[in-house]
Amino acid sequence: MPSNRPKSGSPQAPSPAAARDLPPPSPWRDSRERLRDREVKRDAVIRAAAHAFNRKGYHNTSLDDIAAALEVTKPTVYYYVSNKEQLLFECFVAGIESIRAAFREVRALEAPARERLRAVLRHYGEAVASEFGWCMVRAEDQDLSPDMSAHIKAMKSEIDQGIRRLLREGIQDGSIHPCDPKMTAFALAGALNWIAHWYRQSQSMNGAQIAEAFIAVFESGLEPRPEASKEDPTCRKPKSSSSRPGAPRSARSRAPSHR
Amino acid sequence: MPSNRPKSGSPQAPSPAAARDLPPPSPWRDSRERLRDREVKRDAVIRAAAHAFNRKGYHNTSLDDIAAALEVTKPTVYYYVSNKEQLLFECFVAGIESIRAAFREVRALEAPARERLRAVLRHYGEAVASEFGWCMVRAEDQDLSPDMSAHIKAMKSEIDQGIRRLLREGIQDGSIHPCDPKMTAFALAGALNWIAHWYRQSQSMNGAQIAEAFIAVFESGLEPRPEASKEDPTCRKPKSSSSRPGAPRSARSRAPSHR
DNA sequence: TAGGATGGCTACCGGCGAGTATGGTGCATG
DNA sequence: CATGCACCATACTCGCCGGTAGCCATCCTA
Repeated sequence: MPSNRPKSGSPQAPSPAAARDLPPPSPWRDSRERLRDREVKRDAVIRAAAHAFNRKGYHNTSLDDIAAALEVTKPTVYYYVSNKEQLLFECFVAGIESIRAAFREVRALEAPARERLRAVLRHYGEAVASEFGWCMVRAEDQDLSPDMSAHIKAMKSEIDQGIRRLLREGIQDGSIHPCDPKMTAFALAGALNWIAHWYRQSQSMNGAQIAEAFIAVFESGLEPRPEASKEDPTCRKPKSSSSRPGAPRSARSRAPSHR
Repeated sequence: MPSNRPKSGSPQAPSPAAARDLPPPSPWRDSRERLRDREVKRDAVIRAAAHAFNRKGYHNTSLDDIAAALEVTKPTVYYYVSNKEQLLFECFVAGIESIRAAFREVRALEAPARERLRAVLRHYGEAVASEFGWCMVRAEDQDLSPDMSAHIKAMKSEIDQGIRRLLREGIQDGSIHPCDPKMTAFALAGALNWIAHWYRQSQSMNGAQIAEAFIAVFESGLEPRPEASKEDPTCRKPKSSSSRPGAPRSARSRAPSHR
């Protein structure tokens, strides 16, 4: 992942929700006052790689492309990373690390499991919609060496098991409708992962908002609920995405601000 | 798609549910009584391509690989298809065509929309788990020429709009809980598409069964329902996948036979 | 100001893989 | 028998791209 060690200034840290479709700035851009921090440049390389993979895919992105986006040349890129495969791997880890952090963060909470699951899924959606979402979701095993592939598989499995655990806990504490945890976890993760396939920064919603909308779908279910007013006409073809009358109780802490 | 025109014998047509992980047979295998039907061989080429893409990905599959799987050489492959891109495209179309057929089939039904949606999603899941699932789901726009990419985008959009329409109809006729059709369609399609990422033929469930399990999750929702007995202990960690107590009414016509 | 260290560039190599030129083989027909 | 066609293999071309060798500039330090 790009320098998980604490960094002092992090001069080009992107605004957390805004750096997916516009190319990240390059520390090399200003030719005369080049930054000296190696980690900053290394991060920039990985970020540029993630951005390029996002747009053109891993195999259609050459290291010359990445270098050109940073306005340097290929050997410079190799000065910071050992090879292309490592670039993909680091992008993947950068993406998945935030999800793991969400699990750690949630573990301390005392809320019922569905509440905790919701928090995790919201972070999940944010991660998938982030600049590293593509790499996290679409990194193919076949493109990586066996050991890196094993690392990735292990992390993915950890996430999967974490979701299953929350589901089981929720079934146990009564906050989640009885279901098959394995299949449910697959469905949840699949829906969220797929965000990386269609989400573009230009959309009106950000990752967390999409995750919220998905969670609402998953929580209430398609089948009509008796307490829900069945003839609510406001939901017929909602043009503005902010009107989601299907979203039930549990007032979210954050209003769906339109960025 | 592989020869949508009616074919007489189709000698190597695979058993519909069983041809994903084991390589498809080759009409060239028997060297002395080679088949003469061009379409059959062309189908075999496309099927072999789908199988290879499945396992190694598009970019990691060379046309020599595909030819070798058929025990022929590369120019033979080029004798039946014009280029690699077309191979991917035809695999994609072969996969998505079955989904389109499901929509056509369902259009005639008189059932409430949730019932029709369920039928479509079951076919959807089957298609994604089929031998062409990978190509259908993971065909990247960047790997295709602009016009082919446009074709694919149009077909995908058609599917998406079809799901949204069914959702709207269901909200209207009261069979579906009010929700945002766009987001819900994304969530549904995403969960099902993702099957292609983890499903391997060796699994105990087939595509339709997985789709059924997902539909159950989507229909009942995570939130506990009042009518469901909340302390049902049979669901706590169901080891056998056939025990899905969350699956509600609507007796399926087919029992979940374990293949 | 010498000299190392750091960081970057030009110029290359080597291999892989898409696509092709060309020719041979078997079969069907006249 | 010969002529043509369908089909397939051998043996290439050629461009792209991952990765590297080696050189030059700048800066920090003594």
